[in-house]
Amino acid sequence: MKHSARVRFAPSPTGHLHIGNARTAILNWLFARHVGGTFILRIEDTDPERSKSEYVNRIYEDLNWLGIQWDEGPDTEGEFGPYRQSMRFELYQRYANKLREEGKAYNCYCTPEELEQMRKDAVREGRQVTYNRKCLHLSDAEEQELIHAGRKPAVRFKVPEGQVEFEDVVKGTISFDVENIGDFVIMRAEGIPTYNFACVVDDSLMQISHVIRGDDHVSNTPRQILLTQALGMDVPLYAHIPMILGADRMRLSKRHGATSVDEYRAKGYIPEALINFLSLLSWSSQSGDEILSVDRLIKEFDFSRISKSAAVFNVEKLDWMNGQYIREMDVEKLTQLAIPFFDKAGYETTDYEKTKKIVAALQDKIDYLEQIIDQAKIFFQDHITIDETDARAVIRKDTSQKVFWSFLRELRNIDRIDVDIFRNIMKSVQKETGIMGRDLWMPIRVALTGKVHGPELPVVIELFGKDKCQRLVENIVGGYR
RNA sequence: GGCGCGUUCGUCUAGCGGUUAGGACGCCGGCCUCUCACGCCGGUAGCACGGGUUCGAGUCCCGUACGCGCUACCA
Repeated sequence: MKHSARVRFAPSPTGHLHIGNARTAILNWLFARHVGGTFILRIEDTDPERSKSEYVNRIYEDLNWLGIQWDEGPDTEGEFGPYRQSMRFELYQRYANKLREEGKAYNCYCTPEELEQMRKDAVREGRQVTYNRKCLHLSDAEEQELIHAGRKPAVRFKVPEGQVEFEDVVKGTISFDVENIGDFVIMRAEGIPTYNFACVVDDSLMQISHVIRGDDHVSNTPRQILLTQALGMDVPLYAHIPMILGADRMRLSKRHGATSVDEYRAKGYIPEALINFLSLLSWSSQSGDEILSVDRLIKEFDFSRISKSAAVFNVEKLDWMNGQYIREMDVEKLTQLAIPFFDKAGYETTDYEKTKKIVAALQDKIDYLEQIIDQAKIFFQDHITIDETDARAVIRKDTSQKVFWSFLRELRNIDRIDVDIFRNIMKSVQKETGIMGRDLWMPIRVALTGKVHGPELPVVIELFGKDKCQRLVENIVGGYR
């Protein structure tokens, strides 16, 4: 019986953190924090074909950006390390030998080609496609012969007979008939452990209490339980969480658009919003609330409220939720987040107060930061072009010219302009011309921004300043084009 | 093919034998308003199918269909 929960997130370093993996990490982390347990980061880099060392840093970056801290991991102290499987090969070798010595595993000299042939034959004859145990009863002499012939053995686990049943924390009782599981390889011929083996050795040695992972692993679970038992170790609790799917209900992949945490960061999503959104995929708060702080997520985390079925990743809802976070955010903080996007677009940000006002004006018009580039464009152009049909129509109206002349006359009476002064001016213009409402405001908006939509006009005017306003309206007076 | 898991509005979900099947996103309409957006109000739409069990089934059981996963010397 373990006294405190120990959970692990065990990604393969194959690139940036995938959305699905991120959710697994989040749920592990939330659970660990909920029970005051330990959250461990373990890098599963046994496959040299797929894993790249530099990708480990990307995983760190993505996790850090999300605000997920691990208690034990490759870069921390910890009595259960090392936390990278590529540094634990001797361990796997040792345990594989142990199983072999105990008769629970055996050398297999079959080549991939032979295995493939056996599989084909089995399918053709309608038999089970499990390994036929050809190498189980090799005599010493036969084994020597194969070794002399240059064959390197893989190690296969001798699967015992019977049933494997376990109580999945989210899915309930799951049972398998072991006869459907063939003897599987635990050590590849090159001395590298396979996933199921390395995973079991590590989970056992690291004293993992709860294995929380995607439900694409349920079919691996009986293998892992059998191995754990063969090793004489304690079997952990398993919690298989539902997969995240694309709009076509297929496993989320590149074809579905942005699928890595990194891409959402680049577009200017808020980490807390992403965590909130991902948490709500297959989980819900009893309160029915949807906007939930990390503190609440930790407090309310509960396996019994995780649903059993897969969830489709719906970007529209993420956008809405992210927009909620942006709207609630302190302008100061939002400005800090927006500046890199302004810089990227080549917008001047040296006047911090001005930048802040622009951000404030746009705060409720964007769902994620990248959208502010388009929205802020009007504040950083000296000349305007009017190419929207609606905007041109506004300028062509007779009343618009009257508004412009009157507006310009009013401007002569002042030397600076702000929100209040502008409002007064508009009142005067209205009084003088008799024009009001849309016909009164739209011409000014189009003259200043070239567009028929945008932030509140008084705010735009103040940010532009008197001179720019005057210049732009003068440019258009007499008819644009 | 075998094995496993799953199936409530288009999507995310609530529901844990008795509900007009609730909420959220989206969409549509309205209000606010110089515009868009925000916000607010309202509307749209769902228990995969067939058998049981029960006085009563979205809820329990069994089938079927469909989907996904595993079936690798990938993880």
